[in-house]
Amino acid sequence: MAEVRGKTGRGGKEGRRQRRIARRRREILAAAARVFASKGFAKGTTREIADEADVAEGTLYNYFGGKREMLLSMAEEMETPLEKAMVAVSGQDDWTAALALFEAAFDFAETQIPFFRALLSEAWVDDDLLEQFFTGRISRMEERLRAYIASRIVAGAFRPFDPALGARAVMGLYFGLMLPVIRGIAPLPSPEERRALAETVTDLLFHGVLAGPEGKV
Amino acid sequence: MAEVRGKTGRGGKEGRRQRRIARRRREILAAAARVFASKGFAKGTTREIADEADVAEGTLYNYFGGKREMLLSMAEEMETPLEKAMVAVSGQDDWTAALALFEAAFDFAETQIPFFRALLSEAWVDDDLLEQFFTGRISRMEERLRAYIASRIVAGAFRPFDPALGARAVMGLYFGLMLPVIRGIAPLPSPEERRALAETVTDLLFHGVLAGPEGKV
Amino acid sequence: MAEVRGKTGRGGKEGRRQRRIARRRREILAAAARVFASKGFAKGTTREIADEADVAEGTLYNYFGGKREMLLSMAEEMETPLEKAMVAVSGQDDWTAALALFEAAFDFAETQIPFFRALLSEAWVDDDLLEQFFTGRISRMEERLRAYIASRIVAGAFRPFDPALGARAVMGLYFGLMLPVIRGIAPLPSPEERRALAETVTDLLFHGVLAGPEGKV
Amino acid sequence: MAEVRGKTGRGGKEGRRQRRIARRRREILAAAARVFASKGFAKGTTREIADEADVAEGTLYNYFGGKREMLLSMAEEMETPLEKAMVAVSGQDDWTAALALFEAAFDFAETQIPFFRALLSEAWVDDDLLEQFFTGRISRMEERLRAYIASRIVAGAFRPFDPALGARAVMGLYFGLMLPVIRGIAPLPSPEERRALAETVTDLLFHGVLAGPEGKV
DNA sequence: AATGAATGAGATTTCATTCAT
DNA sequence: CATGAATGAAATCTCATTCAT
Repeated sequence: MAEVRGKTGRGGKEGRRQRRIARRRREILAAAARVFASKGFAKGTTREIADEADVAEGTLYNYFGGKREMLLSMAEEMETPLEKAMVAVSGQDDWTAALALFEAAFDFAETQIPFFRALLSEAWVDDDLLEQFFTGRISRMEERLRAYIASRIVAGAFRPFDPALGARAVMGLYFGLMLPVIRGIAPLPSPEERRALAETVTDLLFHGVLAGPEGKV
Repeated sequence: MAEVRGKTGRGGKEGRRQRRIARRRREILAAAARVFASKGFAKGTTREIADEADVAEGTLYNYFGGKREMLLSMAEEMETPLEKAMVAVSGQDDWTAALALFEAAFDFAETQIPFFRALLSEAWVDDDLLEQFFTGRISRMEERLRAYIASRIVAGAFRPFDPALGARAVMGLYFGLMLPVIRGIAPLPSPEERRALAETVTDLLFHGVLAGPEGKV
Repeated sequence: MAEVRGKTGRGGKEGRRQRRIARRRREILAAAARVFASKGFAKGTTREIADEADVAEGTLYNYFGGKREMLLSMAEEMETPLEKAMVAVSGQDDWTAALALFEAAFDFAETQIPFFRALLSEAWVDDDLLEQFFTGRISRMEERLRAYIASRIVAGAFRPFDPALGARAVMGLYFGLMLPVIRGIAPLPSPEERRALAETVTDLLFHGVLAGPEGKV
Repeated sequence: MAEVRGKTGRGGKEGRRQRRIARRRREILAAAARVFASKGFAKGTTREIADEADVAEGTLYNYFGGKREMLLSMAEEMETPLEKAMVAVSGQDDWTAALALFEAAFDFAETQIPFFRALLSEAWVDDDLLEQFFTGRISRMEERLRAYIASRIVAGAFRPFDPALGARAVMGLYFGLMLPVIRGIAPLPSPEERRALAETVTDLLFHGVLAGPEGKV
């Protein structure tokens, strides 16, 4: 049976236009991310962005109010699969969950590196951006982690320690491993390397570095 | 008997001049660090630096070749008491050494925050600076840490794991705790807080988070 | 019997089209006048005009060669009922004629304020426009006035004075009263106020400000 | 006896610097006035102003915050000898005072034409500027005139009529004569012409245009 | 004939650096 | 050495106009 397509149907003229606009917007944003990632926000020029996106400079302003709005749009539209991952692993045992999260973190980095790199460079200096990007995302993750740790301590699975500090420590571990990758000075690990990395880190996190009595036996 | 002052004697005219120049240089560098720390390198203007240092703009160029040279000078001249601390703790037992290092890290941060903040923002984007600042300092620390961990594993004190990864993990812990302070979104902990923080982190690092028979023994 | 509609007949397809085009042209011109009147020619954008006229920007160029041509069209097409009024009053006595002219001036202003305001702002700066608009209209009125005054002097009705100067003075009176209204800083006087205004000004113009011997009696 | 010149004395280094700065400021303002006068504010570019003042574009910004600030400075700093003239003539008889004012108006125009022309073009469109420039100067003059007329009516020297309207009419006469000169379409009258003009206008203003028994007496 | 996205020339403004004093 | 006015290259952004749909 033939589908009846209305004026605003997906295949309609208007729909095609909408999609074309959205696509162009994404292209420009990706171009801007690449430029900001390699030069920083301040040194990355609108001319470079236009060249990278293969449009005229003026065209940028048909899609964004200005250079800074591009950055803010990145912060808004950036996907954070990590948050989804945190939801996904709930219910699994600690070890499996931890492994999954470390791996998700790398997948995350892989797809979003230019956006992440662009935003980090400016958030380091721009309080508004930090607020929107970090306090709105990273700290939400940290809070979730804190709650999880607290519950595991109550359950007797984890030793008693300050859950906030623990959450911060785990985030530090994540970022300590990922930042060099995002910055571009460490290579992106292969899936096999990721698994090995995740296992080692999880093991250290769970059991500590010290050889215990059992290690000595 | 009148003291004979040679041209280059410490108390001589020339010596006074040298000291005055060195002092002025430091003042300007500190002013530049404060400006770059709060606005970032690109947005911090020479006019602001001159105002902050209470000299004329032209004067800056009598002491530095240009704006960028100020940043490079910061990277060169920044004190890294952390390295000294690492030397100082060698020979002590693991627990004491780890505690001392975590505390040294915060002392470090406290005195050098503007420099650190100024450099980090730009090193995120500027490869030369990253090379000079990070690869030349941070990675030296990481390497030292790696060697230490390797030796402790060989000695049977630490469980066997990849020492490089362990070093990276410890650095991640450090920075995870310090970055919010350097960025200015977390307050500088008091000496008492630092000790408590250091003890908790060291404890987690050594024994892991899991409550277990081995952890309790 | 069915009316045969020719292609160019008033009710024909072609005539309807012609009228539609003419109407659209007038709408755009009126929209442009409103925009130019409130922002000035240079600051009023084609986008604003298009929005005001509720058409797309591109459409403007189907009716006018460009932004400037809209302004010139205004100057061309602006109605000048004042000239008609001058013809109409010929043959009446001086007092009645003068009264009628002052009132006509305000009626004129009322209907054409946006056009007038738009043109004045740019004619102040644009010689071509001044030529077309002013020298082609205002000065024609002034010339007519001059001739009238000259004839009344010859007839002995007016005292002997330079008729050109008199015409200029009368025009100055007109504009001194109307400019604040056109500019939008004085309210448009009501019909009653207009009559009172016209009578006072005409009285002053005819008899002067001085109290004469009869005033003192 | 030698004059002792202090640090801030007129001939001192600092004084010379201050004067040099003030002079340069005036030069730039005059250049801007010429450019705005001939092209209008919006079409007159900073490049043209810089060329006209024979400085680099950047230099403009050492003296003014921006293009618009130049215009506002003109409005602020413009001399209005006309106001002084109004004060000067108080106490003289009506005829002499009126003559003097008309002549002062032309002297005023002569020295300040570019400033006047520049400001008028933009005040026609910019409410803030109109407020500062016109409502703050022109309307002050009009008010003074109104008060004067009112007092003369009370004294029986002038016939009874609305003084506000009379003031407006006189201002209209002034501007009707001066605007073409300011706009540049009428030549600046010679001193002799000014006197003749002033006498005729004053005569018309005082006695009206009508030939009549009272006018002839 | 209508549309509106794309264009790019051109405008304003900033700011590191120079150099005469 | 210190100063700070002058410089001009370069950056961001605007907008009249074009043209494919």
